[in-house]
Amino acid sequence: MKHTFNQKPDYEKELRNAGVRITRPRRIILDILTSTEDHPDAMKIFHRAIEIDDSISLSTVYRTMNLLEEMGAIHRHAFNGGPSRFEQAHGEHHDHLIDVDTGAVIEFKSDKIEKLQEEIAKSLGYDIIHHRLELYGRKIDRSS
Amino acid sequence: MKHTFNQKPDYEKELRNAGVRITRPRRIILDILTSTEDHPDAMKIFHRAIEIDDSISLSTVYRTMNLLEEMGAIHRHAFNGGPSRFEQAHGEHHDHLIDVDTGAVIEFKSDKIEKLQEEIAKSLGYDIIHHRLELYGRKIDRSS
DNA sequence: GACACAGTTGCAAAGATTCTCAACTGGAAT
DNA sequence: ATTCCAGTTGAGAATCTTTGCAACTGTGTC
Repeated sequence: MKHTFNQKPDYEKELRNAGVRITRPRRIILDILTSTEDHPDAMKIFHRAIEIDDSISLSTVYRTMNLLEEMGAIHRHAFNGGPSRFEQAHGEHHDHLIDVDTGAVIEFKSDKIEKLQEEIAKSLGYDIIHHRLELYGRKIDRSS
Repeated sequence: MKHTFNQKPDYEKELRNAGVRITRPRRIILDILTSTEDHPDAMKIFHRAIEIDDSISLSTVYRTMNLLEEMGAIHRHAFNGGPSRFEQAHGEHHDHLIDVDTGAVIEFKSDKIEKLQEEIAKSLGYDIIHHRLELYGRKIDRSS
């Protein structure tokens, strides 16, 4: 169970396969997510969305983010109490190393860890649906 | 891999060492956390707290939970949009396997994974301060 | 294309969490 | 024990997120 390419994913297809309707608001929100480089929060996404269709509601933004998160299509980050910020999950699954000083997010992936996780889950009698691994670290400073 | 066991940690000592004041509200909240078996949310903790001292405010509960979480003394779980629920981290660090159907939380620990994480962080130029590993799984059903 | 129905939406209201700030307090220094 | 001050608190406002519900709309079926 792993995806191995790093192209712009076809979210609409994924959504259909998951038995989820492709609605106008969802299409717009997906466009915003796939065409942005930053990590916007719900309000930011909402503002960008109403420029395209001003009938979209903030609730729908939140609902869509939850939906996409459950599907594994996006990741949610919550820094020091602020609102959640989102980023699209690239085709490939990856974990995160968060710089505790700057909030910077570094993505990484380890097949070894993935494999270990599955072994552990199995030994506890479970199949893994998805997982979240976040390392919080501080840059090694060799100068001081 | 091994399971952790319960042991009542000396939180006050840990707090002092971290340069944090031991206040009356904090002592009460810590008592509640160390003497409970369930995973209460902030409101539940608040209600238990005001039975002991009705001047404690909900803000303080939230602030204390954030403080303890940063210190690694408790863990926060957020199930399907509901309020965050907390549990004390036992003396030993452990990770979590969450049953997506029941919300049950199973604790486990793997030295192998811990070690791998450190290697990865180091190779990215970071020291790990703490981390969070959550597996979301479904019970393997052998009857069907 | 029209129909039906379950999934989805927008809105408003409720719920959860953080923030602001003046008042208060733990604990270090005296 | 008293003083002092940065850290902490309570109260309520502000912010963020979810929810209930009636209206609306994709999508499968004819």
